[in-house]
Amino acid sequence: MPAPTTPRSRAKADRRAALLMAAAQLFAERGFERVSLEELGAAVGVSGPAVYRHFPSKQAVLGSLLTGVSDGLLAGGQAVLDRGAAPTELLRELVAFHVDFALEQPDVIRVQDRELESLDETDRHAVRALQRRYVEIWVGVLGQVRPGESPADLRTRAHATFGLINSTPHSAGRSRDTRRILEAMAETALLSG
Amino acid sequence: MPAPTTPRSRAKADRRAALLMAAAQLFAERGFERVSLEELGAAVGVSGPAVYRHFPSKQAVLGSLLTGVSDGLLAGGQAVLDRGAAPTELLRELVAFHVDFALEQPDVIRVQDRELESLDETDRHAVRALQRRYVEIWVGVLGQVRPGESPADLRTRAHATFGLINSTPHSAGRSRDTRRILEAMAETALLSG
DNA sequence: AATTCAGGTTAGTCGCAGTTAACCGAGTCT
DNA sequence: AGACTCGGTTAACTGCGACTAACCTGAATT
Repeated sequence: MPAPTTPRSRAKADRRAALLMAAAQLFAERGFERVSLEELGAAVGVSGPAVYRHFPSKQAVLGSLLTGVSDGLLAGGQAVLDRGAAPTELLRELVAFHVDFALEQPDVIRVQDRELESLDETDRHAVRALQRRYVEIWVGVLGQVRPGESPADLRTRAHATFGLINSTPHSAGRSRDTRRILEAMAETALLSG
Repeated sequence: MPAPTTPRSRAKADRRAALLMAAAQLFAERGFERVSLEELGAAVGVSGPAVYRHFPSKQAVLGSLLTGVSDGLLAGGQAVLDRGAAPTELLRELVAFHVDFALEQPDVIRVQDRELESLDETDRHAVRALQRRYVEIWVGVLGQVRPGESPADLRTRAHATFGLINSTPHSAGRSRDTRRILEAMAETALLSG
């Protein structure tokens, strides 16, 4: 049965989701290594080794969290592409999407570019592959807007823009027009020079 | 005697410096928690608890490293200010300085914005204070260039620019004109909107 | 109604890494 | 020359935290 939706499995899915959310917050606040499974369990009202009923290891929690994020980013980027606007407009939409993502899930973003090497080999490769594809979406669109520039330079530009937008966890959204400011900065930076 | 410079103390200073350099690299590569004192010692040809002859604890190594960085940034920013150019030119110089710093010491930069919460309370406050003063230098100059904008927005702008420039550890300097690109992006982003 | 199963619990186990102890040999100082 | 200091070594000690074992209970299934 593909979707039994028995109350039991529903409860399980909920708990798993709750664990992932709690993990995102805890890992963002204190870092992967400084969060014990006991704490993670406690954060969802369950204590200690119960986490093993949902994940095979502590690293697997992080792995699931990060592949989820990278997947979400890639899917969002692809969705923007699929709307098929003109290059300059596409770029604007990519920026808007990424800014939304960063503002709505700052802790997840923070964990993503901080704990990549806490993953085991397999998960790290998976996440890197997803990230690479996401970057390539940006590079593709950027390349149409800046035809002369080398792929390496375009990639540098994309990464720099991610750094710019992902700075929100650091500044912690003190100003309410953060969205507008980041979008404006990102767009002009991408078109500069 | 303020500067004995006996061969003994010279050797000690050298070793300490070597430890800090090794720590920067190791912590950047694998994160503070995943580096053992044994490894840190081994990296400078000394093994294990010898580190305690130079630092009172593992955290103290990180503390010394990060206060050093923050200090260096602040000093550099202040030096730029002291040259007393016009606001727009000052901003350009701040950007150039920060880009230089990030390109020359990418691992140190990486450790700085990743391991802040691995510090003990005291060091964390010290580093935060230094960082705040550095940000305020930027905000001051930015405020002259963008007179209408609120301090909170200016701060957001400064942090976003740091994120942009500090992205170099991520993209790992693949393209040779990284410096030029980052400077152009940072300058236009700061002036956008 | 009886049986199974799955998610939880609590009580170990185990290894690791930070820190301490005890000792040593070579520069340093008087 | 002789005492002292200091940076280093190796051998414990220790606590913590990931994981495992054994058991319990109540929903799902037949």
